[in-house]
Amino acid sequence: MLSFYGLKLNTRDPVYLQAALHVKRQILLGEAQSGDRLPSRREIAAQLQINPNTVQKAFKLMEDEGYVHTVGNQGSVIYVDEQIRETIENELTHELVTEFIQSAQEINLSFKRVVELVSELWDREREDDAGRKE
Amino acid sequence: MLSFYGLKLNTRDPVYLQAALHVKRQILLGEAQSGDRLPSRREIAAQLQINPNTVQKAFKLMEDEGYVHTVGNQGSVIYVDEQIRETIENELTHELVTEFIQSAQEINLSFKRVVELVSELWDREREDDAGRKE
DNA sequence: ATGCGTGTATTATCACAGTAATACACGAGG
DNA sequence: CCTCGTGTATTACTGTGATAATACACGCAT
Repeated sequence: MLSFYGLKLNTRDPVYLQAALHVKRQILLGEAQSGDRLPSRREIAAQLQINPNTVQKAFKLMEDEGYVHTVGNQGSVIYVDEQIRETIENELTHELVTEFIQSAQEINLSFKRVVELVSELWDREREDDAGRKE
Repeated sequence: MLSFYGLKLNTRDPVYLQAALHVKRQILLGEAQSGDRLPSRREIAAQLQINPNTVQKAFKLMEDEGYVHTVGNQGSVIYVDEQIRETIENELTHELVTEFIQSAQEINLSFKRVVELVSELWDREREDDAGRKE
């Protein structure tokens, strides 16, 4: 059963997008697979301390994007095929890197300088995240 | 006289923030210095094809953040000192890289993989940006 | 002095995100 | 059977970003 407890919400981005992104991440990490059940709308709302209607909006999006299926009132399940996996991977990696590169180039950072900065700051961001596989 | 003609607006972020960011970039690039004049609110609105009130909102922000000064109805000018420059540089580089790293680590990308991806995609993003200094 | 462009302020409208309070049909489990 | 949780839908309200149409005081140039 997929959980939303770990998810920290920011105030910049729409909450329902952040919730959907969380599910996409879990899929990409292999921690959510076809057939895995999701908590009910009301349960997720409680976990994230947000309104059930906002959760419903996230489900509407996830169903439209194809990786969540809902049958009657029996709850929702994950669905992933190769095409969906690729789409998600593309969004979460290629798009992420591309937008980062664009921002970096807009302030004239050189490739070398970017690698320096990423090197310097990489481990600082992992301090609360030790013990993962390299 | 600083211009806003080159600036392309996206639909994700608030327009007044994008306008302010544009000015910050010009400061960081050395293309806007203390004393440089900015176009009038109405002129910028025309350049960006947006509402003058939205521009005024950007000016309110830029004045609050300290790098734009406005005197009476004589227009606005850039103001940069060392402290402001550092703040802007920090926001546009350190924060950019840090948030990128966080996103990358959320999907378990390794440092090595990130450098690979940035290497692969770096030049593709410069195709319309040739001839800059390394 | 008289315009005119300036910065500034006010009011209104619209769309979207989010919250809130319900309502209802369905289906499993007591 | 019947309750309970489910997904779904509706209505209303709030705050914010953006647009729109004005209004006004100031200062410079004609």
